[in-house]
Amino acid sequence: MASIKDVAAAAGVSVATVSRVLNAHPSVSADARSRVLAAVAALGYRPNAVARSLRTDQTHALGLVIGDVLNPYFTELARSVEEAARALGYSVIIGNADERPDLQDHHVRTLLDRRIDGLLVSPAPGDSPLLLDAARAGTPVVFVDRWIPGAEVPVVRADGRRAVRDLVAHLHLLGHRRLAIIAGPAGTTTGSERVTAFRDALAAYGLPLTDELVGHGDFQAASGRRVTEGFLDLPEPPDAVFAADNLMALGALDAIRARGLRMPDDIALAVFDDIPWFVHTDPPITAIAQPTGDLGRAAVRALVDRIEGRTAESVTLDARLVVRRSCGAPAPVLIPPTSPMRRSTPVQRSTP
Amino acid sequence: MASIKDVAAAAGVSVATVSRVLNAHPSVSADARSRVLAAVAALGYRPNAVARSLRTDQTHALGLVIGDVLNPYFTELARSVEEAARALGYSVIIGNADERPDLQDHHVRTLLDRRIDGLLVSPAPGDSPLLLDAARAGTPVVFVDRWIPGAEVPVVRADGRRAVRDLVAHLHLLGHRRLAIIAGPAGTTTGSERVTAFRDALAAYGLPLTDELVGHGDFQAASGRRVTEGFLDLPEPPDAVFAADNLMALGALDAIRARGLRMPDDIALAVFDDIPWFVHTDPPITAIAQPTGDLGRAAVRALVDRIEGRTAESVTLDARLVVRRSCGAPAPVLIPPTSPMRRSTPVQRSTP
DNA sequence: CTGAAAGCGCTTACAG
DNA sequence: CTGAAAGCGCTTACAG
Repeated sequence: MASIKDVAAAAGVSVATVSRVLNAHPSVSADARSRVLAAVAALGYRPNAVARSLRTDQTHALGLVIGDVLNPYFTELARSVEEAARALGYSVIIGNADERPDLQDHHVRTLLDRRIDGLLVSPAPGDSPLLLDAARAGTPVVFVDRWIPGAEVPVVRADGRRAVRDLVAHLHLLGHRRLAIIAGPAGTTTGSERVTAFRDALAAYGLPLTDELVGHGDFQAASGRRVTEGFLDLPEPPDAVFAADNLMALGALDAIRARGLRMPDDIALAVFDDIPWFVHTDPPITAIAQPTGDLGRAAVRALVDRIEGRTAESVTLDARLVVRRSCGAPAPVLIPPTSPMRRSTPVQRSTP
Repeated sequence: MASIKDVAAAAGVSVATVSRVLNAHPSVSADARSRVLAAVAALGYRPNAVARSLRTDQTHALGLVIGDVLNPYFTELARSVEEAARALGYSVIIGNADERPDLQDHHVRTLLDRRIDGLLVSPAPGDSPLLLDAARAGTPVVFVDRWIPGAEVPVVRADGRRAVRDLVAHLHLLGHRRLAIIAGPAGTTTGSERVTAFRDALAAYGLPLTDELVGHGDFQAASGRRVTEGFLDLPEPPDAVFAADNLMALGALDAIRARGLRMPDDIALAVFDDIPWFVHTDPPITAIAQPTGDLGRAAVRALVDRIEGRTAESVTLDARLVVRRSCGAPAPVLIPPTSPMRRSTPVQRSTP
């Protein structure tokens, strides 16, 4: 592969001059510039980004560590992140933690070794000293979706509490009284927050959320199935199940189908995270939709702000309930989104 | 961040010795080794992969350019690719072409600039001189799923012809005679091959595939909807529609649902690429399943063979029909997988 | 406007 | 076994 030396030789100038035209430095004569450009074209020269990064100490790459690539929520997030990053001149390297802290650390380490300019993370369950150390040591880090309390790191996320209240109101109106939740790992914020939101919303109706009605999953499909089977084996199974993410809902559907039960007559189901297929399931599934694209864009903006030396702010967007038929609504109805709530707090007080 | 110099100073040795213990070079005294290790631990030193890459001319990174991250088929592929690559000591950088040749080229260029050790590509429609030039110039390249004829590049893919024949037999048995296909872009092999396979299979039953029954999509959802609406507007709409990928099937479902039609009574639907949600749609959808994980693993094996100087072979695996109820089967039936066919051809004659 | 030179953080023959 | 030195491909003060 041609190097800058080859270009310099072909153009009859020094490598410094080649570098200058490549980097649009003003002080280059028109003549030199055109000879360099001609040589570049003739040789099909492309600057070696590795060498450039070593010299400039920037890679123009962002790391994105997500919980699970098989989760459509995260792929939609990844897509918007890449798009926003590209618009700002950065590329993104995705690491799939597969919901495993060890795999997450593997990716964080690899990304750090490769000297990415900044890190976007949706932390897997468990604590990650590695990640926190990196942030403390000065690597620009931003949390998306999930976050680790106490870290001096901006957080970009959706607050689902209002939507969960709307969901519980919907379930209550339809006569469901015995409500269960398939929770995510307690070691993640989304794992615990969604349970808390659900419990609080139930309390407003005087409904308790007993331990037997809180199943502990890991955000992946198999756990949703296992937990749902446990619910169905209860002496008194729940009327309605709320899955804290779409993959656990997939597992729940498997379990419900395997028992020959029918939704919503035998059991109702609602899900955190809306995906395109929920319109076409049997029955269509009531879900809480996050503004995923907006989250990705806001997260990139915050991270690039940090990278480029500006202050970054935490961002909290609103989620909303999308009513379909899986809980017993008579017909597909869309609760219109309320005026989008949007709170921003400076990073110093970034614990939302 | 601590550099190798800092470690050397802390350990009281030269940077050469530090480098040797880091790279497990045999000729280092036990004493030096332990002092270096202690210094590494004390400083939390991590070698700079950028500098190492510049020096060794290898990044231990693989590029993977896929058609669309929002397509569950590609994310499953990406997952198995990353897993297999990790087991061999490589990390993978995913580029999402979003089915656009220009975006594909952007990612190929970026990956090449970053000097990835090899490239796994499922080419977007249209020809990519950039990609072909890179392969010709010696960058290890392997095609997965889709490929470009005439290139001296190994191809790892599934052959769906037998499964398509099984599908047509299934449709014919159920009485469907007017069959349509939502094709992918003609500029991709999977776009054209699936139409050919379908046409050939129909011909065996004396059924023609007229132009009005071949809709041209782009493998994304919106096109599936548009094409399906066209089919439904025909004076004589088809009895059954075969979508060449799962996202176009999603669009087809949208169109069918919007007209208030019912599957399979009003119209049958079958899809290339099986995904977990197809068990739970209304009705469950008959699909052709690829051995996606195997494809990803075989592709990595082939690419790493090339990178490490061994010869790589093209691999063709078999796809299989999974019958559900969307075409009118009375009950869920699984056609047992036949003995897995597996053909391998040396790369020299890699045009499968 | 231009070039020689230093240096980014590593690895690796070479000499001892 | 160990270290001094060269060099990977760039960028960027510095001097002219």
